[in-house]
Amino acid sequence: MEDMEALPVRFPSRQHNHSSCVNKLLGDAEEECRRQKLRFTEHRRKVLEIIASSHKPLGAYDILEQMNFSGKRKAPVVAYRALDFLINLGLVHRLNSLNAFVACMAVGEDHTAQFLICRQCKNVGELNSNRVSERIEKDAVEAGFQVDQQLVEIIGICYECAESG
Amino acid sequence: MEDMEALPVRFPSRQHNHSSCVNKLLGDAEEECRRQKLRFTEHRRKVLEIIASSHKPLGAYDILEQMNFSGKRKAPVVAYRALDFLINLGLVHRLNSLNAFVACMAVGEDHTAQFLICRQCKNVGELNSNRVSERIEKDAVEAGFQVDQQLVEIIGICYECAESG
DNA sequence: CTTTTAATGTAATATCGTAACAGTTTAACT
DNA sequence: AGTTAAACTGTTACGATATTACATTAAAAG
Repeated sequence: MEDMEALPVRFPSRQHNHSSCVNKLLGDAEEECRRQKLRFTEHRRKVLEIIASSHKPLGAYDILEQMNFSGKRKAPVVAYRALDFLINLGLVHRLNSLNAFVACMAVGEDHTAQFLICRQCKNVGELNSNRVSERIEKDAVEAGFQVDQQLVEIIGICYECAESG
Repeated sequence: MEDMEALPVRFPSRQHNHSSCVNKLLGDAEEECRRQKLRFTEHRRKVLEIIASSHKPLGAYDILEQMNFSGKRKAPVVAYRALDFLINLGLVHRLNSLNAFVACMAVGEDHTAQFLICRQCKNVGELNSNRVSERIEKDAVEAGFQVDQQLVEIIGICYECAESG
């Protein structure tokens, strides 16, 4: 039997205004850190802000470059440490096929995620399909495999790019 | 409606003998190259042989090290070129989450693949579930995304490792 | 047998990511 | 407050992965 509820998908439209989602994400982060008694330090805030301000995936060194407030270049490990923290909190996702990072678009919704990577505009959308994750889980189990983590990256062309040729 | 046909999965068992699958793969490669009028050169043969001899994923530099017949160390680009060729032919798959490569276990079957990566024994199995790939395709299309390529990597514990604790 | 296409050799360099360890800040508890 | 333990930061160095560029050689096509 098919699950016919609406399929949650977040793909950023072109005229999308980032500042609101940046603020939402920072707020979510603060709240989550309070709840879990974790520290939301300057580095972590800054990295999240940088990532959230772009729906295109950013490499660790891109992020690092934007951390040069006070003119001083930080060491790579600074970015990686903050990224690890944010990933563990579920605020940031890593795209393995690109060695790059994007902000989560469905924080706190207890979601599974599959990533839609447009190879033309380079934007990344997040498909939150439980049907996909359940299908993977079932078939893996049927094959005798116990699933801890799923990485699903879908490469293609987004709606807006398909429209405009 | 569910598709109830048997789910094809290849997970190498511990006492699995590699030499037969190496030979099969080399034969498939030769045939495929003849068909497509491509050259199956020494480097390409050697790289395929090295990868096929291991069901654990190998990094490009691991492969490179095993290419030191004649005692001379090749440049990295030599391995990467052969890998690109083999991947395009569908004889080798790249695992993005590991920056590593495995031989295809279902050559010529016009299959879709999802990878089962055991984080204990490090073996990699190939799940060829059309149900998974179709589910991804459908949901992506429903979300307005045109799919070119699917990357699915499933991390967990394989049957044999679960058995033996 | 010459033209053109594909593959190789080689060196240099770009990109991505981590280890190790000393120093500092923060939180928690007397 | 003062002390201790845990978490975070700064810094250096290095390891791992991957690509560019260009000269040379080998193979296929005409």
